[in-house]
Amino acid sequence: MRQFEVMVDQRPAIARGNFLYQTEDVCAGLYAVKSGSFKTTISASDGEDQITGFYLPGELFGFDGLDDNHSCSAVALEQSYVCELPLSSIDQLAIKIPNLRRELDRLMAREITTDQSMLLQLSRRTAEQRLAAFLVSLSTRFRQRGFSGTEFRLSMSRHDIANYLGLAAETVSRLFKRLKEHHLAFVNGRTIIIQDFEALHRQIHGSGGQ
Amino acid sequence: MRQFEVMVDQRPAIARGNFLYQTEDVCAGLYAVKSGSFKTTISASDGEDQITGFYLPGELFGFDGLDDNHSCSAVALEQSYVCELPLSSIDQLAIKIPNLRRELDRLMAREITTDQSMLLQLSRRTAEQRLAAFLVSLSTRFRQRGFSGTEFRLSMSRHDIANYLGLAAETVSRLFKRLKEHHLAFVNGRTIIIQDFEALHRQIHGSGGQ
DNA sequence: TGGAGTGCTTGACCTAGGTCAAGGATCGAT
DNA sequence: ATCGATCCTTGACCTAGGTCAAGCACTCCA
Repeated sequence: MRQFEVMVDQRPAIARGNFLYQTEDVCAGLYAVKSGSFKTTISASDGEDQITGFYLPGELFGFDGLDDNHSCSAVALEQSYVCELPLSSIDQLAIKIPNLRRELDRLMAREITTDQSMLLQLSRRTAEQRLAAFLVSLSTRFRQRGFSGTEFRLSMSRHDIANYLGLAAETVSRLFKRLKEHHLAFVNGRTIIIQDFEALHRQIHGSGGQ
Repeated sequence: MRQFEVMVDQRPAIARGNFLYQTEDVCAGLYAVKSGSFKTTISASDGEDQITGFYLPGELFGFDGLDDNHSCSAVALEQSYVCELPLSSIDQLAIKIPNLRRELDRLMAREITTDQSMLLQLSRRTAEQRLAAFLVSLSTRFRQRGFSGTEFRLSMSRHDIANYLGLAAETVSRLFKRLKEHHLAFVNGRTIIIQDFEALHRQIHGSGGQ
């Protein structure tokens, strides 16, 4: 990642709600979030889109485009900056950085693993467990990137969270309320304070009972 | 794919129910199904595993291992044969076959796309729509590989289908019954005859009403 | 500083599909 | 052919979470 950042093109700011790329766009390359955040969505042909992932500062995304055309759209959740790693230069870069290819494979494999763990979430977990897993994931990722893992801003709406987790927005609201009551996390608008990470973590698998 | 088959190692038969690889195994390479079929599963730490994919003759799988260790297990659904494309030889092969790297990226991107479309299935589709999508997918893949797309064997149990689609086995049974009643497909044990592919296809998105 | 629009919360109600239970059909081994 | 084990089907019942509706609270702009 460090190595990328030196060698790739910075792109102009993307305003909240704007697309970085859209479904069917020819893939230009991969993107690293410099600041801000994104969601990727697939369109459900009829109704509403399904969110397939959120990407935080420091994370690389856009792998869905490597089959020539993007199968997702990427939307900025707030004013955001990205670096572009152009598709055309990956092969050249790979010569200079021998492990780059291997590293990209790893990241793609990790994307697959993440998606598959979401499959498990969606089909075998209760609403409570899914939200716990979501918060633990966000917290962990923020911590890994050097931000606070216990207090951060949710850049996505309740509606987005619900969509991502396969729930109704109302359910997410009720669950946040319950987290407050049980002192696992304090949520106020878009700000969240994780009060008991361990308990949250236990809730992911636990029998759900408090 | 053709090119692979000449250059890769054939492996001994794998009996029904046996593992080709297991979670945490060091990844040896990718696998092409020569005959038979496989399911890949992730373990749900507590309860039952979640099936993340089925692989039919001619299909390449094992990408979950490219992050060093496999995040899934692969189980043969029947007596099966695979070819192994050893990890160590991918780079060498890529030199001889210039487009191999690009092709692998495509296949991985397609794996990601497939998983993400399953996410959409699981969270936004009714049981009926999911089963329709499943059958259309199987049919299409069999046809692409030169088999009949209208009459084939389901090598996986009702339980496996249900698990994959995030349903109960009982629900799958009831849905098959309904398909019979409406003459969309005739299912008898593990044999299925698609009677009205178009109607099935419409059902995937349709409002569900018959 | 106010008002429109959007996002969030809360309550009341309802249904898709899960769970439990009990037979029936298949299949593989002897 | 017979037995067990596994798989499949069908029915009766129940609950997690969706839907609908209404009110509240931001935030952004004038």
